[in-house]
Amino acid sequence: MNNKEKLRNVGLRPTKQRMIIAKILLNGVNRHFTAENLQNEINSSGNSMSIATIYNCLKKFRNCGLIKQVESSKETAIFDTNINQHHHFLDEETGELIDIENEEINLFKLPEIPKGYVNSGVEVLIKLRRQI
Amino acid sequence: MNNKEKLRNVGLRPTKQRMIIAKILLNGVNRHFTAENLQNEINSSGNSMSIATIYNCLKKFRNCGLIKQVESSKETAIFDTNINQHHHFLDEETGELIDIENEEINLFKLPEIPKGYVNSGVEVLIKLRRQI
DNA sequence: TTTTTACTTTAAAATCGTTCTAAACTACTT
DNA sequence: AAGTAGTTTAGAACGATTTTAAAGTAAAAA
Repeated sequence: MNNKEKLRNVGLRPTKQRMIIAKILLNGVNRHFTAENLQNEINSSGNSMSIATIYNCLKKFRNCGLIKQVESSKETAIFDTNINQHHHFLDEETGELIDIENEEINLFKLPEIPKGYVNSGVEVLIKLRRQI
Repeated sequence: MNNKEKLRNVGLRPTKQRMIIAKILLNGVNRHFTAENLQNEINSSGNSMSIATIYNCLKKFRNCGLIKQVESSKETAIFDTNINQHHHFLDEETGELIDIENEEINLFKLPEIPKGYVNSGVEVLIKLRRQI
């Protein structure tokens, strides 16, 4: 499926700007990035785009499930092209994230989900400190 | 141990402002809060404090291990008085966090820690959606 | 096609949470 | 009591993100 179809499938108009971003993000390679990272890549691909458009687009992509936003207490929002359930190592010093595939963690026992709610995803974060 | 001793124990001077905040936070009751939440409580306790002092104090308290900061992609930093390893439910709609005690989750299998690092804490986040 | 409509992009301003600055203050040491 | 090192403060500054409102564009209707 090409990017135009991917966008149409989730109900987004394939505008010029969204296609440029889709080309960068939806190529099957998993990665973490910020809005600023993405703008730099757009620029170095010979294109340019308002930062407002980049934020609009990332929010739409996220809400449509094309990308994920990582739970992180960094000041800048971090996005992830890996939309499957998976987990992360976090280098507490640098903020760097490393993917952990879902199968590498086995959650043997889970607590009861509060009444009226359903589980919509489990994320495990393993924080790391450099060994001394 | 009283609050003055708690502060001294971690190498912090027990100033008037830190004692006010310690009285609110270090009373054994576990809770989540933001800097703004805390300022409101300080105000309604009849005291007042510069927002800069509140941020300074929260950062010091966190760095000294008196409180924790929650990994969350909310725009505002969320702190937690529960400093034991534990986990959270997250209501994705409202952002509300509910504690999950450490014993309620059993991580049966963990991935190998990357070379040169040590595990400095595991946080599990169970995201919740309201049942329809 | 052409026209219409709804959605999208944009630069610039605004907002929000947080940090910085530098002067006044205070806890602790001498 | 005096010195000094750490702390508090208001207000300015900052950085990430959102809003604004006007211009542009994709899709639908005619």
